[in-house]
Amino acid sequence: MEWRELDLGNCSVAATLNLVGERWTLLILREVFAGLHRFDEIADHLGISRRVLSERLRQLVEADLLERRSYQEAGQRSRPEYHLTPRAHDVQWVLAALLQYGDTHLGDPAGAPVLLHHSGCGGHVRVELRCSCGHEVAGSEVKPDLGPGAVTLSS
Amino acid sequence: MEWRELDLGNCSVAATLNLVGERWTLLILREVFAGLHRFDEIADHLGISRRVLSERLRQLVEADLLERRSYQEAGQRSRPEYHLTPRAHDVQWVLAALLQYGDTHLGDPAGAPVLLHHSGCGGHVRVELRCSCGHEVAGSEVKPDLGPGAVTLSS
DNA sequence: AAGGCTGAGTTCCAATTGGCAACTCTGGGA
DNA sequence: TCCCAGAGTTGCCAATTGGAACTCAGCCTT
Repeated sequence: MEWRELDLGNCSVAATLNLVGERWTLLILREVFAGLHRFDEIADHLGISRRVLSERLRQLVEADLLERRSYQEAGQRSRPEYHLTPRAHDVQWVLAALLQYGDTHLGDPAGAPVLLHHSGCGGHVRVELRCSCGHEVAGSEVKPDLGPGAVTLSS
Repeated sequence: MEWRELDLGNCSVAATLNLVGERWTLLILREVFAGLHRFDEIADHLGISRRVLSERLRQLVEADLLERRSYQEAGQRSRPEYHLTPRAHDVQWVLAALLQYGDTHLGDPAGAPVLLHHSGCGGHVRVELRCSCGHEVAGSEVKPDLGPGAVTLSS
């Protein structure tokens, strides 16, 4: 079977983009990763329209990437707050890849504005492509290929 | 300085998303990675509107992620074809992360529809987060932090 | 020389989506 | 009872998208 016959309806990249590929979604998740959990905090920091933020949060909760919890500040009524679900943690790979690409190719000469640290040892975290042969590989050495779950267009 | 004071105007994630964050851009790049190079091929396989494909290709060429080359089929006039530039190869990390997320969390029980192979040895390629301490780390063990290039909102 | 064919875009219209700012809604405090 | 703050919602208008039809250029046939 050839690539052009692959039915993209069951492609994992497309499926993931379906989840997090909307214009602001990944940036919202990154704000939550970084420790912002409240509507106004995120809206103000990101400069996103409240309408869109509201809709994206709803989608993310529905997709089970964020969950709503209640918090209550002294002398205030309880309000909702957004936290990552276990499923959301693996989106870190995508964010880290985007971060690393930007640092490498669009980099501010002043150095990286954001770093990723390992909460265990405090070290610096990088994304790597690693082959089952044990070597790290470059992007240009990787070729996509059809796997066992591939479905053709005609079937 | 706190995260909420970070000026996102110089954030690498946002910068990268500016380049490849539009609705179809990453899928187009993946088609080119997989070996489709021509307008109609990509349009047909992706099911994208020709208007949008035309605009995205123009943006990608302008961003120096794709380059136009000419090809000439026997008995036809020469036409343009799109190829990855060196800068584009590192987008593979992002695509691989999206692929791996989809396979892990949204997976078809029939198995992965697409696999990444190392063109050197034919092995299977995965994305990893690796700490400078040498260990592989999970997404939940990573914390974003301000780096040397961080710029505050007020400055 | 005239007409056909093919791949690569453009163009037009209707339907969505996005930004901005103002408005609402809720419950605790004064 | 009135005020306040945070979390959305709504109205209006501009920009973007999808779909299908249309244009354009050059090679080949007749």
